[in-house]
Amino acid sequence: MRKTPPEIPDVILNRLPLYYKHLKKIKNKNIEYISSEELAKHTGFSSSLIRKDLNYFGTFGKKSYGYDVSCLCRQIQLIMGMHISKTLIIIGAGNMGQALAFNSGLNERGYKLKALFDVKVDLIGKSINGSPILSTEELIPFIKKEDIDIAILTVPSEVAQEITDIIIRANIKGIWDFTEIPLKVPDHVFLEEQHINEGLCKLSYKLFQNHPY
Amino acid sequence: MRKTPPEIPDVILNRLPLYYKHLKKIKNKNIEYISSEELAKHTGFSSSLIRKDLNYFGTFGKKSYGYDVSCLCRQIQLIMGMHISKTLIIIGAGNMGQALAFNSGLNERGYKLKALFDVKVDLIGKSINGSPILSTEELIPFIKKEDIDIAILTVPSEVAQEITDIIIRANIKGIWDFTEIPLKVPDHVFLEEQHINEGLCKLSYKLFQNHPY
DNA sequence: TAGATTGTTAATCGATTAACAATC
DNA sequence: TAGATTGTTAATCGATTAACAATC
Repeated sequence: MRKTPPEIPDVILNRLPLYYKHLKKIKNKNIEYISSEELAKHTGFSSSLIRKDLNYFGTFGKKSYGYDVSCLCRQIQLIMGMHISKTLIIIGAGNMGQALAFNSGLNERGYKLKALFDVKVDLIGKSINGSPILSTEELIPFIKKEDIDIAILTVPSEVAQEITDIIIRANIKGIWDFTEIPLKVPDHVFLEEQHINEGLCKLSYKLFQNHPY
Repeated sequence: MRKTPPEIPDVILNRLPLYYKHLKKIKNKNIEYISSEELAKHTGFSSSLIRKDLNYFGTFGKKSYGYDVSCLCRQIQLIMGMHISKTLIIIGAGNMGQALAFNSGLNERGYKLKALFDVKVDLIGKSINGSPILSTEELIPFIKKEDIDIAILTVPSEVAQEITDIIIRANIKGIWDFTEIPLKVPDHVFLEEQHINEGLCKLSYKLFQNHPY
C-alpha cells in the first residue's frame, strides 16, 4: 500500500538515503526481512522513528516479520525518483570532476553523464569514463540541445557564480555544487550544496571537544 | 565575552560551518559589520535563530551595529578547533583521493596532509601536491610513528571495513569516510561519513517531487 | 535624542519517543 | 496459541519563532 504524501518533511527526506545505504548492505548479506529494531541498531535511529518514517509513505511492513529488505530498497528508490532517467554534465574536469565522473552512484540513481566541461585546452577533447571533455564555450548550446537536467559544479570558487549564471540562462534545472562559495540561484533552480569541508570541521571539533579555547 | 558551553547541540554545530562559509564571503567583500537580519538573508536561516545560535558561545554582537565579521569568523574557527594543528593521511590515492589532496580546505582547517596510501604499485612512490604515496602495508607503522589524527577513506567500498579495522588497530582518532558502505567503528573513534550521493538523491527527488510514483 | 539591533524570555511549533492495541 | 513486530496515538522533548526590553 502506498500513500501519496503532500510534502515530505526535510528531516525525513534526509534520513531516506541513509536507510537506503544500510538496507543495500543488509540486502547484500541476503537477509530477506529486517525489523525496525534491527535497522535501528544499524542506523543509530530509534526503531520508533524508523517505523514512523516508513509509515509516512505507506504500509510496507509485515506485522511480526518486519520489512521486506528488497521491497523497501525499491520503495525508497521510487520515492526518490532514482528510477527516472536524468541527464547530467560535470563542469570543471579537474581532479574532483574526474573523480565524480567515475562515481558509480550516478548511474545507480538514474543519472546519465553526457559530458564534462573545462577551459583548459589540454583537457578538451579527452574522454573520461566514456564521456567527452568539451570547451565551456559550448555549455549553453549543449545544455539546450541535450536537455540537461543537472550540472555538477567542480570549478574553482572564483568562477563559480559566473558559470552558474551562464547555465541558469541555458535553463539548467538543478545544480550540485562542490565549490567553497555560497551560490545565488533563482528559486526555480534546485541547488544542492555539497559542503565538502563540513565533515572536516566537525571532526576537528570532536577531536578537541573540551579543549580550553 | 566567551562562554564555555557544556555541549553544543548537533543542530547548532551543523550550522556553524555554514555561517562560516557565508561570513568568509562577506569578509572578502570588505564588509566590516553584519546584522543578524542581513546574515539571515544570506544563509536562509531566521535572524532570531542566528542570534540565538551565536549567543550560545558568548556575546559577540554590538547592539545597533551587528556583528564584527572578522571577529565572528575567528570565533567560529576557535570553536571548531580550526586553529589547532592536526595530522592527516588519505587512504586510496585514486581520483577522489588525489582530488582531496589538492583541497585547500585541509590547510585552512588546520590539517597537515602527511601521506597518501594505495595498493597500486604504479602509484606508490609518486608525490601528490607535495605528499608521497606510500604502500598500504606501511599504514600501521606510519600512523603510530607520525601520530596521525585523521584518515580520509577513499578506497573501494569492498575493502573499506578491512582497512578501517587496520587503522583502528593503529589507534587512528577519527575517520572521514567517502565510501558507499556504512562502517563499523568503536565508540572512541570519531566517524564522519560523507554521504556523497545524498545530494544526488535529493536533487532527483526535488526534480520529480510531484511525479506519480 | 531617535533609530537600530542585540540578547533573552515566553510562546509556538514540530519532531521524537513511549506505549500499546492490532494482527500476522 | 504464544510471541513478535507493526502501525498509530498520546506524551514528551527540543528547537524555532515572536516579541521586546536593554543599550549602543
